[in-house]
Amino acid sequence: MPKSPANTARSKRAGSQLTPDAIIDASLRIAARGSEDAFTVRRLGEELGADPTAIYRHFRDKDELLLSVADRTLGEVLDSIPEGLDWKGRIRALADGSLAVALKYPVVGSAMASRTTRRPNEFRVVELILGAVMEAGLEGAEAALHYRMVADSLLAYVGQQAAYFLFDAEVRAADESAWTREYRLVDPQALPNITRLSAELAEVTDEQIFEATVGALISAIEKRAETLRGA
Amino acid sequence: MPKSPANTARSKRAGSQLTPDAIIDASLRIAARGSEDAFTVRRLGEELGADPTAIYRHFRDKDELLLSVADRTLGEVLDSIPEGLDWKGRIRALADGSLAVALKYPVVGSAMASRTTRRPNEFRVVELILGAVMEAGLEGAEAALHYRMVADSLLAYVGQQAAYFLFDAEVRAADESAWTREYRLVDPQALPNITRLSAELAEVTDEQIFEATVGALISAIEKRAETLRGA
DNA sequence: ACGCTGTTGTCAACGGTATTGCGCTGATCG
DNA sequence: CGATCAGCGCAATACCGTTGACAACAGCGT
Repeated sequence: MPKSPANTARSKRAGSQLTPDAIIDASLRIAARGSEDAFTVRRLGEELGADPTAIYRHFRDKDELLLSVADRTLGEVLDSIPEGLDWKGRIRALADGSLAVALKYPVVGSAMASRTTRRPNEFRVVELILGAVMEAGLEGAEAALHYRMVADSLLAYVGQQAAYFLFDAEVRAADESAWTREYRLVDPQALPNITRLSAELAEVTDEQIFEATVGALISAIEKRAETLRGA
Repeated sequence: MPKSPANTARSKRAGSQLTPDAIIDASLRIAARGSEDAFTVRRLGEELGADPTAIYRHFRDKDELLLSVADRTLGEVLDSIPEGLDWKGRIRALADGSLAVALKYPVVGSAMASRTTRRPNEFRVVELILGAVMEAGLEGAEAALHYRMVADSLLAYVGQQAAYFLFDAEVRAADESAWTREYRLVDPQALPNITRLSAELAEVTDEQIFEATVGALISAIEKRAETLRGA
């Protein structure tokens, strides 16, 4: 029993050892390891070299920690957007940055896809998108609606991609081989379109899909602005 | 081991038998109760009047059960789509039906948003969307790409909505009041667009957003088909 | 320099989750 | 009629997030 509790733990006790920022940093290190290392409270304690439950001195629960981590990553995305872009460029930059950071920290991206952090950087994102749709020519309720369309669609798509990356490689491989194997072996009578396009279906890349999706959102804003301007 | 007679289909077990279908039914009953009743193995056993672990005699694990449940609900959506609709109508019907069923069984909708079931009804959905985009005028790789755009975007959006419905009412109320309260109290200097549109932001409805999103996807297909036809 | 007080880390424990191994039972079949 | 064996219950396992009691320290007023 190495239990002399009085003097063992005194080695490191210089002020506040564990700060919220240090905990967020450690969380991001674990999150960056993706599916190879589960993001658990116990694992986080290990990463910090501290007792797992120590984090509860700085965050009410794991959810609040996750919201803070998400806000940090959102800030990274926002800071990576260059100045001087037009509205389409800003939306594209936000989309690309969000996807990149969600794939870098999949557990964060997937957990936050249906949440509202109500933290500073989230407001900056709202402001950015609203500014873009207004620059495109929308106002009032139309601007609000199209902001929500962009924000919700983007968040959902990016979160889904992150969740997919969170599966271990084994499961992902099974999913992807489905396109190249099972879709070729389908009943040609009942499913003629799949049969005809099985080769093309296997060759579509995630980048193409994302580009098409973002493009669809931008076109919708543009088209709506034109319609309103004409009327 | 030799699974001998195929003909004795009727006489499996007479008494309180647990069949895969009965388990799926019970799962849907629990899932329909949304956030008021967690979808756990123990709760499922209770619903079935059986030991919780009995489920593992019919499904390898909870994930496989969930995939089967999801396929069942997908079938319901597909069967609800009327015949004789044009391609836009079919996509809209699929979108509306998917959202409805995902909100009816939120735990299923949210868990399956980033999965591929590779079960019969999923193939039917693929066939349906592919048929729609081809009727719109797309072919080959373009049809495949736009199928993926519609499928992925729809699945992600619907899954996100389902996950949001899965929070208990308390958390949801806090999220919604953020739009009407916190967004009004924001710094007008740093966030002028939010300040100006806070009232309109609070009034956007989920139905409007979904309609706008689906409309954007349909327009993108239409526009692409026009461009290719012109060229 | 003292003791009080509040903060922060440690430890053990609790209730929750999915899942597995073992043993019984009873319907079915040779 | 007796043997077989799938289906089910039970107990146990390995995690998970979280809490409460306690110990050690920092900073404070006196």
